[in-house]
Amino acid sequence: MKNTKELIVQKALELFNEKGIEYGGMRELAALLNMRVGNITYYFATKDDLVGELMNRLAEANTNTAKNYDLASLKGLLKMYREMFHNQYIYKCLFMSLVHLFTHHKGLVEQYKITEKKRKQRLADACKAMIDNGYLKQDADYNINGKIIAHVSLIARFWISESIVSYYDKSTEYVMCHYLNLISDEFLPYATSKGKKDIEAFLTEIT
Amino acid sequence: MKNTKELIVQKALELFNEKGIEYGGMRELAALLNMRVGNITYYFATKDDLVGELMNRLAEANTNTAKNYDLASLKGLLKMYREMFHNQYIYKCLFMSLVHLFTHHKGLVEQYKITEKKRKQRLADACKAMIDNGYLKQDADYNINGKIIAHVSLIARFWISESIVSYYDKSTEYVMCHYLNLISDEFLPYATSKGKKDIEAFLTEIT
DNA sequence: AAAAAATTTGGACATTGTCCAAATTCGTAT
DNA sequence: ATACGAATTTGGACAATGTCCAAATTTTTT
Repeated sequence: MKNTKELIVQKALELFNEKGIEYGGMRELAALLNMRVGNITYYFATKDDLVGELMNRLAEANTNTAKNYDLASLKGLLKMYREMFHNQYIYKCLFMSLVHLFTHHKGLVEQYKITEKKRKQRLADACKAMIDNGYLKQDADYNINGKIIAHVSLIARFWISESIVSYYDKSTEYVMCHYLNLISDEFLPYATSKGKKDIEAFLTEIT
Repeated sequence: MKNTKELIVQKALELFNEKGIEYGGMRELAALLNMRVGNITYYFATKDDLVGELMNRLAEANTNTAKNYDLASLKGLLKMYREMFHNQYIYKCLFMSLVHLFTHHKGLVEQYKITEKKRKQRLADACKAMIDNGYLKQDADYNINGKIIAHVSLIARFWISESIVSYYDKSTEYVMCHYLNLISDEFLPYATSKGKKDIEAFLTEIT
């Protein structure tokens, strides 16, 4: 049984994570695999298709992750983010080139829009559930959901980019912990005492 | 008097902002300027040098902007961010490729580290001054400065990236307003009533 | 064992950023 | 005004990129 396709995907992920998608060449990838370039294009007609495969796998990993946590509690939600951060790091090359992928990967824009909508909806639902369950304060003055979603989405999508720019000399563990702290911060001002306990418990758990 | 160099920089900025630095070619740029590629390389030996010129100009614009506002008040600080956002938008191509520039533009890493340090220091000083002046609460429990700096830095550097990914159909004004709101949010939990008034005044001013 | 299908090869193509010797234009001193 | 030297512009070459394809090879099916 041939598993050339799988070998290509794995080596591509290694190469792209190390050098960036745009700077890891098809010929270099082929050389690492002891094959000719045309052989890769047999499985993936274009480099974009190869990248698309990586995006699909990340999306699948994140979908699974979302299922495994209790999103009606702050601790559960934060734990989910921790696992999603790990997923994202495995496919970090995608986040190193997020803007490029969006502006030049026509097909994926539609796909990602759906994913993004789902994710925001999931977070919105979680916020509501956490208010009902007494983790977050009810507050008529502010659109809590909207604010939290906006802040958390930005962190979740660009923490890898910023870590490359600003924390390139720090360990992966340190960096993840830093940004999980930032996400926790976003909930803190709106957390009840019960919610604050959840956050503290989570933060001590990850350090 | 020849100003070929200036013409090149201006057209390059136009082209790169529209198509992205990596997708705006030297030949395309030359064609727009009715000149030959080699003529561009006479003034900028490499494409990186041309990009470096753009980075220098942005840095200079931001340095000037920082000088023109009273950073000891919340309103002054937020107004400074508004102007910096405009500066960044003028050079938006740089933010579309921030990660790439960092990983492949050796010389600029050192330069940006200095700029980043300055900016964080400026924000730290501003926070201290705003505490002294009664805009921000004194709070022994939290490292206010550190938190605010971390959150605001992330927004300030990646709002353009996210806007391309998520708000590509919205107007520039709308997007800027949105992210200035997010920055304001970061100060809100730590603001005194005096500080809150400043924030509200700023937010009504920009809408 | 033969035929068909799947896979792999090797090289072509247009495009990219970079580079350089020759041609041209420009400013200045005579 | 003219001639010289410096600054600028040209046109083409180079290696590297992603893409593409007909032919050769291997694997599977009949």
